Amino acid sequence: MTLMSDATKLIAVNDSIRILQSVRRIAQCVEHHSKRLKATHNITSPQLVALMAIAQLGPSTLKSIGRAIHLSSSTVVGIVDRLEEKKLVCRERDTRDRRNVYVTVTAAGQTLVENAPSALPQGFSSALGALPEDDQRTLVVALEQFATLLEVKAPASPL
Amino acid sequence: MTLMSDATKLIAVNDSIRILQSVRRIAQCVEHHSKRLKATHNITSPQLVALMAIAQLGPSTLKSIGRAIHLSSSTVVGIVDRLEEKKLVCRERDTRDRRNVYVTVTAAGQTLVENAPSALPQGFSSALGALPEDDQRTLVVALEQFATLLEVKAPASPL
DNA sequence: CTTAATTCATTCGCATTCAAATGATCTGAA
DNA sequence: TTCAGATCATTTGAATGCGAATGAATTAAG
Repeated sequence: MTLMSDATKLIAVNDSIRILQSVRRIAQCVEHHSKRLKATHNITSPQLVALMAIAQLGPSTLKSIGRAIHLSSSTVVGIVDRLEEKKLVCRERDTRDRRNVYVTVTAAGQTLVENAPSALPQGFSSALGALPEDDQRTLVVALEQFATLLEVKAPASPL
Repeated sequence: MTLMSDATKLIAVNDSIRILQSVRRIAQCVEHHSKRLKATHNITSPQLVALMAIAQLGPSTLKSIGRAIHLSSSTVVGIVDRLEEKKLVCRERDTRDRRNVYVTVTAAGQTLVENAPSALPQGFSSALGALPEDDQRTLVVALEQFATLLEVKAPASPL
């Protein structure tokens, strides 16, 4: 049950806009780092995140990869396409249930994962570390809670 | 000066990944809301945010719009193109300095701004309001500080 | 057994986003 | 005055990201 006065609502809206802006700015830094990764290591951030998820999960369907890294199936298809072009993963169709496609990490992919450059922009960790200790924990936890609440209240993806 | 033990670094990296995930999830909800806006009001979130910024700022160059909403110039061009197609804004070249293009809000655009649907996903404000009061403030402020620190440490855009 | 509903991957169309390259214009220094 | 550098908008090319539509395969219901 949400009971808020008009004044409280306005504050909430203003704060929401500030969060949205911050998210935008963070995303911009992440994208910038992705471009640099592409130039230096021939792999983008989303691709690296997906590759690491597959390495972690073991052979996985596209659906489950998307679930793990919060991307829709159609997005994952494109990312896996590019990883496959680079011979970092390969697709294998399930013989039992031929609807499923298992994606596995190749030897080259495994090597890359082990010597992986960070998917995080340079300075991401240290920027976090520069915040007051109490704020760090609150930020991490509250942001996560906020994301979870938002997913409930704004039904985005029935994964 | 950042002095962190190895253990502290690991925690920072883990926390960083959680922040990145949360950002991703929030962005997904925002994108989903954008699709709904497109269907119901024939305008997307980025377009609406840009339109509101122009209405706020008054006649603005593409550069300054980008600066206001943290988007690169090349991105703003596309967004303004689509706003112009819809007759919500119009471009005017500066007669003094012909490099500049001023974007102004049309009457139709002004009407839309005044009866504007929210650029925020349904439940964004109430999700924020559902957090403990102390956490709300910390989240808003710390996230902003974090974004600022990140921009300094990961030089993305010399705007 | 056959049909309907479900589930998975994929394709398609669209919008966003960026950096780099391009072109037009302006400005300041020689 | 001229020309080199700066600044602005734009174009281009690539990747991300989504939903809707499609197609293949499985499952459940009749």
